Amino acid sequence: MWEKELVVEPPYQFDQVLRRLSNDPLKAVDLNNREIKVPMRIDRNPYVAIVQSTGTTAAPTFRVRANGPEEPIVSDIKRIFGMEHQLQVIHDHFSQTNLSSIFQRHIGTPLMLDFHLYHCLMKCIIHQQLNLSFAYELMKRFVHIYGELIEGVWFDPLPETIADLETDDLRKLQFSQRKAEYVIDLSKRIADGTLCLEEWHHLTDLEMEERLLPIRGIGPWTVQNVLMNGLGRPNLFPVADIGIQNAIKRHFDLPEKPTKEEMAALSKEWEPYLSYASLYLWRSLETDK
DNA sequence: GGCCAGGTGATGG
DNA sequence: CCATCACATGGC
Repeated sequence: MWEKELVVEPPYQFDQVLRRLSNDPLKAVDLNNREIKVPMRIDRNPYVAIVQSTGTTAAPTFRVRANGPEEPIVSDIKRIFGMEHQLQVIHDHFSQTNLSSIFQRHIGTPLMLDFHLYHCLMKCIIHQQLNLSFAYELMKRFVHIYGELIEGVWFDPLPETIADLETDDLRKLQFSQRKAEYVIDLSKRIADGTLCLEEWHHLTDLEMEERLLPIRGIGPWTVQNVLMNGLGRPNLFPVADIGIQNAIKRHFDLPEKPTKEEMAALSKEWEPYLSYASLYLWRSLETDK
């Protein structure tokens, strides 16, 4: 097993990242040791990378350990945890906007990604229109039954495994009939190569919309979430998202949830970092009183 | 019990 | 093309 030190540009607050991840029963978080085990697949081989925080928000440093190929693992860790973005630039931008107080309160919160695109896609479908705790529970059942536990970390099911299921298999886990169909159908497309997830990294936001929206089960909200939480695109604003609407209502002290027009007006000065605005609005709902 | 949840597709004007 | 509705189930 090798070990490598990472130095990240401040501000970067990892403890908050871990605290949030610990809400997800599938994440192997150890708050005391300030570390997380990350499941990775490289050429279909599973590896576990351990990322441990050894610094502070103002001087963020990390120790990464793993037993797989070093270069791809380290660069994937940096990508997943948003370690190569200049958060200071983004904070400077928002300090001049109507979200300055939220950004001040959550300084150093990075745009963290799902570990795998397939996980991201399945999670989006499963989370649609469900409260968070039940959504986490469904995703947990899905991975516990069809995924694999390796060195204390849950690895996602393979698309081929899910492609071979019947809807009744997922109904047993309390998926709705439609969700079961969406999940199996999407997995079939991925397993047979109709959908190539690796390709997504090279497509523009617009091309992704054109490709994904026609697929049953994928609407605007899901595309935006995949772009944001799967691919880390910086300028997405899921206007249909009920959480964002509630966060805006509260932050701006509105009597009702905002209309699309109000949201467009309020968000003008957030460009070109709409994803960060969305992220910090979500955090404001989760943690602020 | 009723309303809402980090939506989406189908239906009817 | 827009407004409305069913979908499944848990949480409050």
